[in-house]
Amino acid sequence: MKDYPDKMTVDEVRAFQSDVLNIVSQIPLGRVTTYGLIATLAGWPSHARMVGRTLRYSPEATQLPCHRVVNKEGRTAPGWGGQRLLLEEEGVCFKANGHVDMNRYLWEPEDL
DNA sequence: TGCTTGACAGAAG
DNA sequence: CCTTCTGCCAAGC
Repeated sequence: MKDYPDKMTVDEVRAFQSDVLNIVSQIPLGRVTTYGLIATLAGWPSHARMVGRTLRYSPEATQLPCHRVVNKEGRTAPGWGGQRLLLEEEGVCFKANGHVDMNRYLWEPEDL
């Protein structure tokens, strides 16, 4: 007995991506959230990678503050120079190890 | 139909 | 800061 469905239907994928975009659009300036957290809120805890794919390939994400989405350790997206600079401009400080200080800036989305 | 790719998570070196 | 490994799972080829 699985704790969660093993495969997404087309409709579920659509709903998931819709939730992802909706959540990202609500991230306050100067705060960050994580891929895994968004996936969990959308109802698919193990689909953190799909959150990243959605933000990368969905045209809608272009106008969203997707730079405020980092991974759980506070690392910025690989291959995306500029994300760190954008966050620093909003007042987000980075720790010596190059990670965002999640302890201070993590924003937890409100339930829908 | 099967193998490879990742804007992930987390641990390790 | 970097690289590499396992587990995860939709998307691409």
